[in-house]
Amino acid sequence: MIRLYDTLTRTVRPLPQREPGKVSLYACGPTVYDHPHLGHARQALTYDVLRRYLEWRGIQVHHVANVTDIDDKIINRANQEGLSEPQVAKKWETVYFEAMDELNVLHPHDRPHATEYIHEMVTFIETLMANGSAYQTETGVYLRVRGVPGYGDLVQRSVEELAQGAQARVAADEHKEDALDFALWKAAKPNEPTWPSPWGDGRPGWHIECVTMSLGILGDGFDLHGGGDDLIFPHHTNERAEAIAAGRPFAQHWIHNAMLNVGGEKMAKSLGNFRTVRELLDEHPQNARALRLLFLQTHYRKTMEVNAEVMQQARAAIERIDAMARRAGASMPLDDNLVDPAALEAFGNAMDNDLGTPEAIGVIFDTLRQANATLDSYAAGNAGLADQVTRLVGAVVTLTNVLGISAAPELADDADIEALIAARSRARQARDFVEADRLRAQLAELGIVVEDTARGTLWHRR
RNA sequence: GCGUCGGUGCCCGAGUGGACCAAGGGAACGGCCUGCAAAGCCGUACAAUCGCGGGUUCAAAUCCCGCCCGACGCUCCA
Repeated sequence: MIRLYDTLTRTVRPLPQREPGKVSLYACGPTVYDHPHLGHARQALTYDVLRRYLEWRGIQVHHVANVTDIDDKIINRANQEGLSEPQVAKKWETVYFEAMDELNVLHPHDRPHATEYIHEMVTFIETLMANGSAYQTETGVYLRVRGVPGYGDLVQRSVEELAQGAQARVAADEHKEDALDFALWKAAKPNEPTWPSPWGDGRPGWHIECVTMSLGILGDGFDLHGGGDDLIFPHHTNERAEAIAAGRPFAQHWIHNAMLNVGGEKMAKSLGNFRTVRELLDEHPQNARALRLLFLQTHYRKTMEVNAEVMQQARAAIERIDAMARRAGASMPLDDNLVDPAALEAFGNAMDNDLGTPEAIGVIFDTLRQANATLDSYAAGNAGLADQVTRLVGAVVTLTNVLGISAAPELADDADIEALIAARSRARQARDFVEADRLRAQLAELGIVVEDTARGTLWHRR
């Protein structure tokens, strides 16, 4: 049985399934106004792995990830760059998805944009106004937080505790009935994009978009709602409040991934200490897979660091997967139907337990070592091991596939390199090792590593 | 201040009451293999102990209490 930690109840619970065999997942996506940083990557990768695993288990996943394409950040950016808000949003959305593609993140089934749902948001707010949950002031429409039962449950705070925080921190808005109340609709300000509404021109508040879109696409009582744990309050708390106030059954289960730290501090736009996905990707061709592996080696609910050293370590581990694939590919036909069952079972048990990817990675590398050992023995002439090799290699291939870190296909053959390899092989045949070593050094300068195996010489890029 | 979560080997990082497993990855050292390498395999030291101090228990890294340190949240933030 698949179990996941639920933020609301603070317990590991069985995966909710409104409909057996299906899971609806809404993961809060990015506000598009700048390069995505590594924190966004961790968020996207967390839900990508969850989805891949569920699908591998035969569960049909409906994955929705929104794009916030209108908010203060976007407006500021547009003003800075002399562009329109839609231009800014479009530009950075493209950058975001290009980066996610390179990280091998599967596309969500739906990718709704806030500005496409204005009408639905207005309707939602009308419901809240009609049942007395919301009120209008000069500055907008607000939700009466104190009228929402269990408002602070997601953050484990009482309304009174939250009120103290709000009093101390939030600039007083004398128009609001209560400092805790938050905007559903923001009245138009000069030089801002606006939409018409029964309460005058304006634009939606942040939280209303996710409630409207998640309920609109996935329907009442959908299964999973996720995002970074910094969204627990206020974003998810307020989304939940809106749904409760509207009398709509909301997410059955809340899942949150932990933050990334830099030098012991949270990586954040506001702290300016972030690294962009782009920078990391450009640094090394294997970084996309290495980053994914690095994230998988740490549990998704644990804060972690990303730095050059651990990236290097992850690349070395990725290289082991590729090395095995090269070796196996050179000597073994693979058969999808022959996969070591013990490895699959151990992997499944690890993943079922709140997405235990660190343990699952352990299973993969254990299997990898067995595969290599068996491969050695097979190459030494023990032909009876053929099936066992196939099973073990097959398990590694299958499982790395599930997690999105499978061995990269070899790059197209390069004639020049092949010629050097061939020349070196001739030199070795002639036992001219000085020449052979000279050619190997030459290849090394081109970033090529050669490996002499029982089945001939293999090479790959460093 | 309040809330939440953490502090495990040289580094990263699992484990969260019990069987010689403190997993797995990286780095190191030795051996086998190799013309030499690379890759791989085998082995070794690495945490005789899991932030510190108490306690519960037949049994604790794992539970309880206190303390120290850190991260995150307390309305921009994945």
